[in-house]
Amino acid sequence: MLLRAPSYPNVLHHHLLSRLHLATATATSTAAAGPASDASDLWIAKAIATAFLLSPSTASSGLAPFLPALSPSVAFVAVRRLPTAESSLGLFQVTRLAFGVAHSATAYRFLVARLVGSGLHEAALKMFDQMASDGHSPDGPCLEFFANSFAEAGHLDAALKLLARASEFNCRVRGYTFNKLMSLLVGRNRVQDAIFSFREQLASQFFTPDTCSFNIIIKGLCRLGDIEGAFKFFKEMRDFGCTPDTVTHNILVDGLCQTKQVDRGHEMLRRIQSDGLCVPNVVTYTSVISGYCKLSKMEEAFEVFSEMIGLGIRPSRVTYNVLIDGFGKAGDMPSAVSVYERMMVCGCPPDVVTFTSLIGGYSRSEKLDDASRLWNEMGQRGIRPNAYTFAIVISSLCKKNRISEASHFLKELSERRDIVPHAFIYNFVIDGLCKVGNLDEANMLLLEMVEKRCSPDKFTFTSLIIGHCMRGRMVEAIGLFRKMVAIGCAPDSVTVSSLVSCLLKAGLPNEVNHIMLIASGRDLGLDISSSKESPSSSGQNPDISVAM
DNA sequence: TTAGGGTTAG
Repeated sequence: MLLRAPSYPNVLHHHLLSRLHLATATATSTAAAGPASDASDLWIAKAIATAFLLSPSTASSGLAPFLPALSPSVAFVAVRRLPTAESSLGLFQVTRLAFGVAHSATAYRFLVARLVGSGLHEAALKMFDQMASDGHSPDGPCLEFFANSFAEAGHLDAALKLLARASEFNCRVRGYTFNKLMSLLVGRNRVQDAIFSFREQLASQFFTPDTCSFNIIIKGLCRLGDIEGAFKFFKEMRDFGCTPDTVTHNILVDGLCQTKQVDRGHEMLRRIQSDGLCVPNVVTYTSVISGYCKLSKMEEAFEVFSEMIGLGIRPSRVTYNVLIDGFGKAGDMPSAVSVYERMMVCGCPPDVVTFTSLIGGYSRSEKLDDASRLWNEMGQRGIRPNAYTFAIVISSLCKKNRISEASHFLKELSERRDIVPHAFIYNFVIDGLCKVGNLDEANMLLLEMVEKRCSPDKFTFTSLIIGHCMRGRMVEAIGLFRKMVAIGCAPDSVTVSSLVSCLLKAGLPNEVNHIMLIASGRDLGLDISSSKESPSSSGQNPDISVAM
């Protein structure tokens, strides 16, 4: 059939086109007399946007008669009115290619930001290039705007590539923008990428680093444990006109203290003070105190604390918390409580970290009644336990075989919407349940983990496998092993050797061969294709061969 | 945009 009745959108489309034709004629005649009215422009833009939405494929031919009214500003209003990034891009390109509309830099900025915001970063990059070739070479703020748009959408590499093109467009990028990007990279543990880009930028004439740029890089290196690398940048920064400040020194002191070089960190603190390089503050002192606490050198930690107070530097909540945790881990709860009381007398109210450290300290000292008293006191003070608090309470109860109480806390935790449960917290309870032979409840928790999108790990499965073996439930143990491999959770030597020894004891040597085949990934009867593609699985395969 | 604190098992 060659002829068919027009569909509803087509009728509407024709109606719109005829209305548009009238409006265009009015706008064109108004334009001849003077500036086109905003109201008329807006009406045309609305009509173009609607017509494009109704029939994007015929837009170029359908809108052709109204070319005289299609100014860049009208086209931009129409593009902005469209509901999706894809439709905005479509109309933008139709008006540009079919109607020769020379879009403004503002229109390009809008479109690129919208494409980035919708995750269409490939298209956004193409538009960026098109913008430049259309004569809108970006200036510094424009380049920064695009880089920020990409960075905010999580596309850090695209943002970096854009900033690296500053020289191509002969524009300068402010340190602030570049620093923010480096900080995001460091926050994602991409320290080496941040350093590479920083070096690249330092070599260019279009970027001037500031003290903050160096601080971010120095912090990144300290996080990697590369303190000597951090000191190299520290020595280099003056050559670029950047003076180290208190933050720079604090990062280095903390870097030393975190890598167990506390004496060196303490020495640096003294040198900062004697040489007047900068004014050490509560953060500098707290880093050194924390370093000594981690080495269980509580006497030295308290000496530094006293020295700080002697100099008139007021301890912060972090300082008190560091000491309380240190004394708790050293098994000295009376001193921990004494610091806690001092903290309150000094008008520094405790927070969830204070209580978690105290509860942890009492739990390690096997004083679970005191731990429980503090849990209640925390609630009375209106402080909510967080994932750390739950972890310490649940693990302590499990260590004392108080599994049903631990399950109660786990239930309370899993009902909290603001806490993402981690596998290791479930693992304490699953392991405890397996040890007391409550396998059904342990299996239920495995299901609950999956429901909560908390991926079980090799510890979860190994506890369950051993638990089932110990109760003679060999078929289920093998099933758990297969399930583990199938979901891409690589077993390690503990998993494999535990299961194998249980199978041998149970007189099932044939099953041992089968398990070995699955573990080596050579079991052709098992569909583990998804796990083979998983990077975590393939990365851990050598671990399995070690086990065999 | 940069500095100090608490959880981890088979």
